[in-house]
Amino acid sequence: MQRLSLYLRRLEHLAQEGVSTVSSRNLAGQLGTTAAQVRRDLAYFGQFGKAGVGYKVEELAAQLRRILGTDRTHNVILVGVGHLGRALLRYKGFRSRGFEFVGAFDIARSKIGKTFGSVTVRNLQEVGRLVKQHDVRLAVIATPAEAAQDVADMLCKVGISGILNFAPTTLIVGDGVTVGPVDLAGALEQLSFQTYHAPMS
Amino acid sequence: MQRLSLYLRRLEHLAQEGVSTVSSRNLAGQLGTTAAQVRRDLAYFGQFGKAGVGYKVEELAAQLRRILGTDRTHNVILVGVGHLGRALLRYKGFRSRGFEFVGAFDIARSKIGKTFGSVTVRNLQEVGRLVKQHDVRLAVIATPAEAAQDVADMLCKVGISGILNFAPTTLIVGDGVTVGPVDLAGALEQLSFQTYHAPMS
DNA sequence: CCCTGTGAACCTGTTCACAGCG
DNA sequence: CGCTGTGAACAGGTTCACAGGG
Repeated sequence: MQRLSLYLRRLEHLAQEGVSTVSSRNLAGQLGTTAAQVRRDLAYFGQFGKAGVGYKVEELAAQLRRILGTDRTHNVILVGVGHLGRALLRYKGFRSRGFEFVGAFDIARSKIGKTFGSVTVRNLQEVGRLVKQHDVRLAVIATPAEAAQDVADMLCKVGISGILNFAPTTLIVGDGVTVGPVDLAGALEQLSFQTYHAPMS
Repeated sequence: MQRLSLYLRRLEHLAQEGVSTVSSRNLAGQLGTTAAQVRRDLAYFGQFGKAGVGYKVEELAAQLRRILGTDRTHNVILVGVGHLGRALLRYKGFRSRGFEFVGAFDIARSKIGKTFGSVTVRNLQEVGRLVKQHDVRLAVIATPAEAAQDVADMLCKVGISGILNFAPTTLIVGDGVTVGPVDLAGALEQLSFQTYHAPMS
């Protein structure tokens, strides 16, 4: 469920402010959702709240981390070190959520050997070795559209099981591999669309 | 509908390859969807296909552009010129889809006056004037989480009607303003989650 | 025959409303 | 009382299956 991430994010924020308990209504208000929605989502995975009180912030956060798999670190690699790829390598939001880049790859000679964030760019051919070495399950593709499918095929071959795809193309992969498409231009198009076809309230 | 963007993207690809006609089954195959889904989505907006033949690629693309509002250029501003903001300013995928950055804003003195992509960074206080001047409806927020809500409030005040939010926080805005959340860390969490709770087939 | 557009069945996810616990 | 967890009603979106056109 994609909303669990939002709940966790908000809970961590609340924890940092020293809030120890929160109700579904309260949490929903901060997230622009409804109380029933929050309760239903959480109840699906277990009974975390206390009636009459609400949810213990720290405890619920721990549960959500466990469910999302964020209770431990995940090694991630990135392919395609253009402007976007470099920004992603330096983005601090990943590490604070338990994701660590352990490798970056490109095919351009001029980029190989350079370091961005905390990783050095390697030739794409070395990806198999590094994936085995660090037990990498997740990869980020930030190549041009033309290269993305070939890269995805290679990543599948070396045993990656999840791909976050920033390239503006639809990746076709086999069973057992999940693709998370991130369509930047598409997201703006959605806005443009909703902005014109949604008005009035 | 968020899938229209995908259809359009694929149609433009096909057009470039000189393909003039495509069936729902064919298009679905290239996008990992089903033929019925494609037909239903398209039929919602009108009758674009010819039975026994399929859809004229160029014609359908033009219709989708009209529906999505991509048949003309949209001016966009960006707030928060960090690594991610700079990458977005230089990302070519926006312009090719009809979105043009006409302004970039930050509060850091050190960044103001610098140029990235084709725009020069201005002080955030000038945003109102520039929005009026260029009739800007859409904005991108790429600030740290702490600043994002204040920036959103300011953008609402100057009349922006759509915000693409890359900051890891949920923005609360008034009616008449649409927020498109882009949760980068959340997207990786989804993958992590699905990768563990989905396998077998 | 192949393909679209669409009623109808189906399914998934959301909202409502309330029983029951603290 | 306030708040959770959950059946039950509901809504939205997806899939099926087919009539009809080219």
